[in-house]
Amino acid sequence: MPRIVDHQQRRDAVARVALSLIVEHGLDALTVRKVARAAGFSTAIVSHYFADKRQMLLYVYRFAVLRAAGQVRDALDAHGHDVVACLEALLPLTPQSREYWAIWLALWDWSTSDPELSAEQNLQVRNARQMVAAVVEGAVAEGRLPAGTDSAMLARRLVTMTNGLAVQILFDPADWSREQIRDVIRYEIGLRS
Amino acid sequence: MPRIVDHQQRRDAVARVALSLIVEHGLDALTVRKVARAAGFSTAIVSHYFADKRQMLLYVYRFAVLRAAGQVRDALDAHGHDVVACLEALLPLTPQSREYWAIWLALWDWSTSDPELSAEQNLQVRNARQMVAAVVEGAVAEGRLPAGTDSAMLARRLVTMTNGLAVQILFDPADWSREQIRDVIRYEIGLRS
Amino acid sequence: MPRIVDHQQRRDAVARVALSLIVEHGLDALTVRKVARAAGFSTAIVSHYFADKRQMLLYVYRFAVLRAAGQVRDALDAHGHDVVACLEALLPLTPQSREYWAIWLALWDWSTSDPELSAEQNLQVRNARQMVAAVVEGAVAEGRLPAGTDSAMLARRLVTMTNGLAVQILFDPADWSREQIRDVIRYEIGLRS
Amino acid sequence: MPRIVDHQQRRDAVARVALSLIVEHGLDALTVRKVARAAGFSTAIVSHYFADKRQMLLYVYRFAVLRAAGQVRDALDAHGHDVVACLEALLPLTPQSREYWAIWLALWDWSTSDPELSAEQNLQVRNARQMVAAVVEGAVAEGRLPAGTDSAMLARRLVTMTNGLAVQILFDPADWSREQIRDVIRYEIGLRS
DNA sequence: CATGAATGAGGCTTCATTCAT
DNA sequence: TATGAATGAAGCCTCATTCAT
Repeated sequence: MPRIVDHQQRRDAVARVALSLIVEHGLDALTVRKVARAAGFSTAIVSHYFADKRQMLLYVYRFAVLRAAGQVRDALDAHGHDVVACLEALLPLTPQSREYWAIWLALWDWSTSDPELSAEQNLQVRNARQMVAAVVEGAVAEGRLPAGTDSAMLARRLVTMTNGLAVQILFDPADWSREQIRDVIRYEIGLRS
Repeated sequence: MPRIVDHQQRRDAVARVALSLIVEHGLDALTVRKVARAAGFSTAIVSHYFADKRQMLLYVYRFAVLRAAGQVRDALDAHGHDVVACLEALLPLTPQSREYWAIWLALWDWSTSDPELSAEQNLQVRNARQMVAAVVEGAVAEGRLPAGTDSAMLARRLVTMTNGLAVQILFDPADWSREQIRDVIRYEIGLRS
Repeated sequence: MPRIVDHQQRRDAVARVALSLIVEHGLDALTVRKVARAAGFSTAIVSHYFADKRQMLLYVYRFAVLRAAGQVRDALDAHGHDVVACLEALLPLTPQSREYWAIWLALWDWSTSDPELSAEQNLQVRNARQMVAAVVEGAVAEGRLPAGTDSAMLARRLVTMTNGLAVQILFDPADWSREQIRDVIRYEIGLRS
Repeated sequence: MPRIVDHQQRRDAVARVALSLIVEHGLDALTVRKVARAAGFSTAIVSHYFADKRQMLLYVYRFAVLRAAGQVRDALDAHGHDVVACLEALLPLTPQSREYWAIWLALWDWSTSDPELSAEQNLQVRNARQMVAAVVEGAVAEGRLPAGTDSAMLARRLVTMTNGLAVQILFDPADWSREQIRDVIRYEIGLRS
């Protein structure tokens, strides 16, 4: 048997390194060399596992998206259909979540001239909306939210607000106490006037 | 006597060109050469008016901020303290507003490793909050909003929501009808359940 | 009468400024802009008084040569045909003399590909030799040096040694006490074993 | 397995090319591109082997210094402690020696604003002095020079004179016959009045 | 599979110079 | 006479990528 290297494992290692570099220095400052060096690989190996720098970033992005979804699932497992907990799991309050938002944000600029990426990001927004809508519906079913709640509309509002919150928290965390964050989310849900 | 040129005027011309290029191809694709060429200048003249590419972008950014503030003022002049109109003036619904958000968004990545820019962006968020709070207070005074409204908290929520809205509208305008946008804002203000 | 500006005076002002910049930062770092700024002129005025950067430097060089010759003359006036004093006046022991050697040295590199400059520098060496030979002859006439001294050969040796001394003193002054300098010169003259 | 290249060998190749260009056109006219082109490399490969243009020149300089020292060693091997032969090996009488002096001279200007380089050049002067002193002592031991010779002082004078000679010979070789050169050196040693 | 070598393109910046006023 | 504006060339350097081993 030839030596088999688990491609996905390698790619994930690259993704992890790339994400931490992006959080620290920004996507603009990210070079293939820096990723390779920080990962302990040679420059060319990155080119081996990724056809392109663009493909690499796409992978990194999808990797981050998957991790974010995983965090939400974890929150659901832990707290049931608790909308606030679910959104807090998404917000950049932990290093991992920060990585997610950092690349998400940085790639908007790329998507300006990259229809495929743009489409993917838009799709992702809609996915998030559906996921939140499902949580909302679960919460209604569990009696946490009033019956008759328009889950689609609420989800739309919540995702939008989450987006706005995330950007601000990411770059000016001192400006947002945990309580203020919760207040804003709770208000949006209608749990508080 | 040498030909006298209004530096600010020239810089504004550069800023306008740079903004349109950023909207079209993204900040990452913006080079001094492209700006110069599109503006009809030689590469070196941009260096004549800006010490640096960074300084140029700072100027472009501030230029966009000023224009955005101007748009809000115009809305206030036209509609009085109408919070919805005021925020709509800010959202990327016109080419000019789109430019504002495009650079605003793209610079977040730069601010990752540029404390001065980061501070300026954060300051700008707080300015926006104050401006919106003032509008809210005016609306209260005019009886458009109920007395006793917590203007600071409402402004915070509105700015956050506007941020989230802007990002989504900018990249997926088909997803947001004018009416949906207004609904979200109105809900946030409390004018609608 | 139109306003007459003394060209030579202006050029000398430029030369003085250029020399001090060369001493401080080297010829390689000398730009027309820096000279103009330091002299309080506009960039274009330097181009007005000098056809070329090369012409400017040629002027600066000749200016420095004239000043060096002047210093030697002063030494002669003060001490008579005192060979040691005469050479000391030439060595980079005062700010002005340092300027002379700084440009002299720096221009050797230019003369590599500039036959005219090269010829001028070589001519200058021979002039120096003649000047020193004349001093030697005067010293012989005054009985300061033994009759029968081969003034041409001695001058050649002295100028050569002065060259070597100057370079070392200029860049490593701590390595050369005044007494050591005099010893070397005196030995060369034969006044000391 | 990648193709393995001896870095030092490559760097030496670059150094050789750079030296010949400096001799021909001067350091001021030396660009990375010209070096690369003349060496048959691409521009970027020079950047691959040298972090910097400055680092490149430092290497070239040290390379030249090593070669000069080698030439002196060769002279010692061939003629024993013959001071005249030893210094002649140093003077710019062969193409290789000319290269040494050309960069040596040109870098003085750089050292004006580069303390590290300045220190290195000064150190090199002192090294040369020690080397010459050792030769002198050897000559005394072999009876070629009178006992009681002050080797340190003689070495100082010889190195200084060599410096002065080199500059003149380099730029005006027609002015210096081999015999004249030897006369000057011999006089300095005291072998001739 | 993995590597260091090598490349060509392009980045920003600076310079000496000329032009129009 | 004197100026700021403007230019084109060229500088060094870095990058993503491909090649030969």
